[in-house]
Amino acid sequence: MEALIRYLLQYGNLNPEQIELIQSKAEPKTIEKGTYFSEAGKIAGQIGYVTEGILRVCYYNNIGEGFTRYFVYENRFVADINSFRDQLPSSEYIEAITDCSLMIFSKESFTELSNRIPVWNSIFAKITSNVLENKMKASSNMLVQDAQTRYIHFLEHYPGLANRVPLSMLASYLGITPSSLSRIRKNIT
Amino acid sequence: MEALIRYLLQYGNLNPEQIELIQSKAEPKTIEKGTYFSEAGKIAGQIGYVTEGILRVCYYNNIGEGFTRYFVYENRFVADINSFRDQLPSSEYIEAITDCSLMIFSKESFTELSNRIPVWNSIFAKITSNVLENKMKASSNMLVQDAQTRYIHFLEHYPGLANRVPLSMLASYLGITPSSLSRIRKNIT
DNA sequence: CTTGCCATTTGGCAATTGTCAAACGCAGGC
DNA sequence: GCCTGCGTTTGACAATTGCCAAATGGCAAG
Repeated sequence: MEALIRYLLQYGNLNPEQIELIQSKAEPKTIEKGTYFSEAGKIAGQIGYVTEGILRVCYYNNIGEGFTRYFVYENRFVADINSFRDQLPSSEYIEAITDCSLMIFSKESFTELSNRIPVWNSIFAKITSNVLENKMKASSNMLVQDAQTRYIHFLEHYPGLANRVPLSMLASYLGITPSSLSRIRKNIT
Repeated sequence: MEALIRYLLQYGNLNPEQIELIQSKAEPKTIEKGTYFSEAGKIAGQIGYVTEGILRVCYYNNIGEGFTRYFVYENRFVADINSFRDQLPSSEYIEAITDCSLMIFSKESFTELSNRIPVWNSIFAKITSNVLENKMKASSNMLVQDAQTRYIHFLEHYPGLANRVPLSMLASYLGITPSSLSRIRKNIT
């Protein structure tokens, strides 16, 4: 909970009453490995702050193959933000890769916080654009690098994460096949 | 100018006085082919709405090669949004690929509109997250497609644009070399 | 018209990555 | 302990893409 508040304070100032209000609206939630926090076609009713575990934002093609857009892990927010904000159907899935513990804000709580805390929307606007821009740059950078460079960069940028996610999901994040990832890993060690 | 207002109205309601206020703050600006709308390291002082022409958001590696993250063309906003919002140094360049005509809002005008139009920030928060999410998905999708598929998708998704930008810049957007793009083009026709 | 420059195309070859099938290895259920 | 299933690794081969150098083509300046 302290981590959540510290995260928010990076993006705007909050006084003690506001912090208390936020804490009163945050609800703990756990989700099991393999289940979805949010599903394509459904309306996102909550936004989560990950306190333990890893999720992935992903989609499936017409023959059921899953592709990982990115991973979300401890001390980050996770949500289909456009679905949550405008209550439109989600475009993708958010899947728990491990058992996860979250602090969530329901849409109603979030709206109340918007109304009662002037900087609330500004904080989330900043978080949203920062995160999305970083994800966009990450994908865009990978596009012009070879697979081994992408993997090494992942290891350096997300220390330890490669050991916590299935390699098949990491491969689809990197845009390569599991076979290629396996060969690259052998090559490096 | 009507196009700019129509674009904004997609993201929130504005009454006639608000529309007039917005119009009074929008300034026309032209920039020449080859010059920068915004430069890495400098603070973005304006956000632009493109009425004519094409720009690219790009960066340069340590040996001076330029890479295109994405193109911005008519009836879209262009800015280094994190730099503009928080007045921090820009991370990348925004370069005019053709002579361009824009309607711009200075930081001061934008702030005044924020203060006088309640939905202004909400409109731009939606635009920002929609655009960034789409760009992120586009890069992420390309990562798992072969080069020819990426090129064909570009042709279909941005009709006519391939004929208006240098092929070398399109190649770097697609994450391939100009030679490869040339071969793919020959292959298709 | 000629020249020179720069973007694009082309060719040959090398490196990377994909595809497919088989083998391997580990964890959970019986 | 043994089976079974799934994720990962490995091998052989094919396809894609990169790299480098040369040729081509268009455009602008002289």
